[in-house]
Amino acid sequence: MARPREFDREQALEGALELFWQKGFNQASTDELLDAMQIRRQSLYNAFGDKRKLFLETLERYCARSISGHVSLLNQSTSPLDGIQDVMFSVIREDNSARLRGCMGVNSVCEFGNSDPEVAEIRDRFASILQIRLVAAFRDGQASGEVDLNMDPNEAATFVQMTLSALQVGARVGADIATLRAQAQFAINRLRSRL
Amino acid sequence: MARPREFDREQALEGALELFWQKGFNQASTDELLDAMQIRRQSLYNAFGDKRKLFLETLERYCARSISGHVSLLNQSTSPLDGIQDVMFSVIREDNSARLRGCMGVNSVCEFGNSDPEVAEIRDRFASILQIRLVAAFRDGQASGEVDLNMDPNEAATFVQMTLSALQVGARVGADIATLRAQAQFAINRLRSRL
DNA sequence: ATTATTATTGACTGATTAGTCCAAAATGCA
DNA sequence: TGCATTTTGGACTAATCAGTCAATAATAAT
Repeated sequence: MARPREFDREQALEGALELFWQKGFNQASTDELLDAMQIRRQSLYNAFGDKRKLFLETLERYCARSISGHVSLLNQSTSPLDGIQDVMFSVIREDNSARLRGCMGVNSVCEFGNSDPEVAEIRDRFASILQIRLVAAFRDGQASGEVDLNMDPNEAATFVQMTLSALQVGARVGADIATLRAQAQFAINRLRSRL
Repeated sequence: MARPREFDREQALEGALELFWQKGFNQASTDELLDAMQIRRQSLYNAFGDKRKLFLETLERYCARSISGHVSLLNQSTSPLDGIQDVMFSVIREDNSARLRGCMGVNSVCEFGNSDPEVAEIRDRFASILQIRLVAAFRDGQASGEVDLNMDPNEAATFVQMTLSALQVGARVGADIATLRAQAQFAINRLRSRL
């Protein structure tokens, strides 16, 4: 009954995600967004509301994809610590420009701090999901003897999340793959039982 | 021979530093800077060149102060690992709003990525100074038996720097003091020799 | 006191910003 | 074939941005 949309909403969203990831919210202008999304101005406002809503939608998308990737690596792994290592290695992207984008979540946190409640809500929600899965991994690791029994699974899980964010900051700074992998390995070795 | 400046340059710089720290470079407008610095527009351009030069000067100031604080804590400490723990605890500020600012260096890295060579230069320069001092601390720790001999001092030093940046990201996200301290303690315990 | 030099002040500028308006185009249903 | 409805495209707007200008004020050396 009405004219159909000419562009692919998902595809346009991907373009916006990439730009926001590279440049952050404020530094990505609507003109640049239109170019990255390959649509015209009014289409953006029709389909996504405004710049802020578009950003929140891309951030949600980024976090969902990222966390589900981590969870499935943990699920596929042969052992809990191997799974955590797989996750750490997975955020160290081979492609230079991809690696230099860092993590959209960490970048957003640094840009907005705690001041934006909706950004904070998205971040917290996905961090919780990963936390729960990591705690389970450490319990499994303790059951199999891979992890010391006196290590608190919750603290260890938080440690992994902090290591991940640190790796992403390092990547954004321009640290090379070898250095980042060595760091990930070092962190994993700190978690391994030394019986 | 000429009219003397009415404002205190250092004091104005401190005002700018605080604003840039809270809001980042792009999100801090010149109007807000003038307000934070308690000077008028032309005085800013006379005394500091332009917004970018002002930012670089505040970043340099921030890094210098931060790193020299860390180094002096390491120098004062009773043992290397205690010194590193002091440094970690020192970045977990008691004051809520101070803690939520995170680290100006980490925030800048996330805002600019690796794209700005001058920002990158400042960051790298101060990171190197801290790295050297941390490597020395780990060698001392190995000499005294506090740290395992099979731990690479350079990797361990990088691990400490990554932990520091992760703590600052956590602080900016809004993590409470207790959680951050527990994380710092957890990281320190991973470094402690278990003979 | 005169003069050279710098600081201060507030108005100004051109560029860029996010977001709006409206006419034209494209569709499915009647 | 119209008609109702939505998308599209491009021009437009009001606000904000960093930075400049020019007139005035304040100082130290002469």
